[in-house]
Amino acid sequence: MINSRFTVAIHVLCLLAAEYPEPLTSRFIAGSVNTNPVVIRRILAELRKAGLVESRSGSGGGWELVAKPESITLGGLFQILRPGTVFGMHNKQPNILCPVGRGIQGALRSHFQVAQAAMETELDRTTIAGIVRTILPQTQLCEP
Amino acid sequence: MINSRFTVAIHVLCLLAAEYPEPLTSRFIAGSVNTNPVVIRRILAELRKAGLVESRSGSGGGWELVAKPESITLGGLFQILRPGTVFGMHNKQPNILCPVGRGIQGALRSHFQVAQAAMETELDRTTIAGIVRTILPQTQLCEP
DNA sequence: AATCATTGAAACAATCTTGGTTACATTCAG
DNA sequence: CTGAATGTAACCAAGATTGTTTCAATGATT
Repeated sequence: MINSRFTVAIHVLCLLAAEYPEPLTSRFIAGSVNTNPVVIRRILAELRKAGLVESRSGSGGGWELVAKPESITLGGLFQILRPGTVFGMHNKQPNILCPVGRGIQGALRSHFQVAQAAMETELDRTTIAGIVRTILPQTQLCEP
Repeated sequence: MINSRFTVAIHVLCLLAAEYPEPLTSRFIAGSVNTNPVVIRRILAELRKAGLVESRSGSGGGWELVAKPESITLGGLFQILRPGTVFGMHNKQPNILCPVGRGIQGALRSHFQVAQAAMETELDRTTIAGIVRTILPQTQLCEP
């Protein structure tokens, strides 16, 4: 099972989108996610590096959406949080004296890449805005 | 990163397909994969449960392919080794007093399922026989 | 200026998964 | 009977992930 950071990141962005332009504190967000504020800040720091959110320190500070919810796709989010490949190769290099051991990784690499790309393309069909509309159908979203 | 068992299982099945109808020992296979024989037996036990291979105890024993290499797809293999979903939900249930916390998991579940299905469909386009042909182009495969 | 709420960041602990190893009973061919 | 193999359980090691604590820095408010 892939870690929960992807799901938590979607949750956080939905909150920020729903409350926009109100900045939210990591403490408030952690209350909705039901975890520790530091866990939220760690994930939000990655999203800030990717240009999706901004933060303000000090009293009255918090986190605010910068990207449009319509433009944030689950596929893009997945790539931000989980760079590299989803499939793991051998832990130790296979035996190169065996023809199969020698060729297996090269043979698999492209198949794995294509499969992961198919998953990400499918994820790209969903946006944060779409999820918020599903969860809060009556809400009128304000956008950055 | 997903664990390496998927890659190792493909490796093992390619060996069994390439050497068919010769039974291979877990010790021999472990030598090609470069790991411990018990690790190989653990994976092969799952594949046996799924009806892909059979084992014989005792001297001269080993593992033999039962399914046709053409019929074993990477997608099917993936499902055998990794039942359930690839995406992890929250570790602790989100706060149901929050509208987003209440609806997020239900909103995500179907998107996650569709994305995983897209990946498995893409993996289904590749078979063990195809990989063996890539690695050992000159080999004439015998089939169960 | 003082206070208080917040982020930023490091350090550490707890838990889980995975992979590797050992050990030993069981099976079976020769 | 012997030796080589599987079957299985138990355990350890390493790594990843998550949660927690702590404290410095920031900045709004009074």
